[in-house]
Amino acid sequence: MARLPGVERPERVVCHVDVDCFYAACERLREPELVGEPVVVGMGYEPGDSHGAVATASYEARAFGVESAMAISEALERLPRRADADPSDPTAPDSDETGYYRPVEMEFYESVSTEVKRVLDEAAETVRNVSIDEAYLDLGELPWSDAEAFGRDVRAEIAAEAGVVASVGIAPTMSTAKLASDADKPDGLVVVRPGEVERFLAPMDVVDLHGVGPVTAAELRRMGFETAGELAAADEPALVDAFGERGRELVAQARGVDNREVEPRGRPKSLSRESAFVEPTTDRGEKRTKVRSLAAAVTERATAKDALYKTIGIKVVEPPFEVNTRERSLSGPVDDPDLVEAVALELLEEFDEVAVRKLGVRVSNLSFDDRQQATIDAWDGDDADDPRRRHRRRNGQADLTEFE
DNA sequence: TCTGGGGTCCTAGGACCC
DNA sequence: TCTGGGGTCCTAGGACCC
Repeated sequence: MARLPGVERPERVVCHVDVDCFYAACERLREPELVGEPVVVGMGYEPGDSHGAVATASYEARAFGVESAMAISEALERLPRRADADPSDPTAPDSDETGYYRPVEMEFYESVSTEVKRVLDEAAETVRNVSIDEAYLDLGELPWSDAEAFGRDVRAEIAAEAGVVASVGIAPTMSTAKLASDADKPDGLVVVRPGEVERFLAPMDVVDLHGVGPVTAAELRRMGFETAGELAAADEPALVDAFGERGRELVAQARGVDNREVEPRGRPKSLSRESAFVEPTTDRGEKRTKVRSLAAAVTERATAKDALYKTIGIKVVEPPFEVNTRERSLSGPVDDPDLVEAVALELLEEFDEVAVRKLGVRVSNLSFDDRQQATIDAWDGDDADDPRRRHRRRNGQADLTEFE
């Protein structure tokens, strides 16, 4: 990413840290009785009900066929709720074949994540947080002979400070480090030294590569690629032909080539909120009520983050799972909750007649009006005095007339 | 009885500008 | 008058990730 063309990147050591079954691990912190038991954490799930989807399943639950993203209703078929195991009822499931279901409690998980991130910030100068339970560390030019000890230490620190178990991968690049942390989950530590990258990657299934989902995997197999080794030996133009720029990245990943530097995450590019109806609805009032509350939630977050947005959009999911998006851009960035609501409702009108499973509201084209950004803008580029740029800057405050 | 909610990046066509 | 090329922005959709 941020890298000067033609400048060779010095040999680096990159570490990827990934907490195992993070949400389930957090639930076990609060409820130690859950240790060793099948645990399923559900999003959009309320205790006792059966809608929502699996956010995280512990390995014990996975043994029953429960998978991430699966409907809770289906998970319950494979792994009944422990509460439903009644020894006096002969038709009830055997308690050995039941598990614990818990709703997502994001605030608690955030607090655990903060402890993990504190350890990582101590361990390395540069940390890129990817998600609540995952990060890359730049270990600079740490000697490879020290890599394993580093991994052991960071895992021990995370366990001691946050009470959760993490898998760690250490390799010369971000993409290989990520695959290394995946390679021996859970509770894994895998170090891939520069000379071992090819041998490490070659036998991997293409579906295990980062960025390969079901669609891409099927297409790769159709083209005759089953392993990363085969992909590494592939003719790059053929893959670019089939997958565009992603094809190029896939071949690079399979070859262990990745010039990205570990950099802290920048500002978000969009903010959104979405919510599903318990039952798909055609009711116009119900839809509008939900859009209003989603719009309010989104703008509240935008304001909290000092974000201005130039584009306002909605997402409308029709059964069974057809996703529609509509968006409208303003003439300049604003922070205007009423406008978000008005635009979102107007975009929704197109879907007044249809059944809707889920609705979302999104703001994007974000800018951040902190002092730093203002300073950068003022000195940005050699054409700062170009009249067109001045014009755009003057009109930075959006022209709202068309909505009034 | 089919599935949360939060994101990122890419593609492709059209409008518009120089 | 149809003759090119380059660039940006907007919009919608799709794949993928956690």
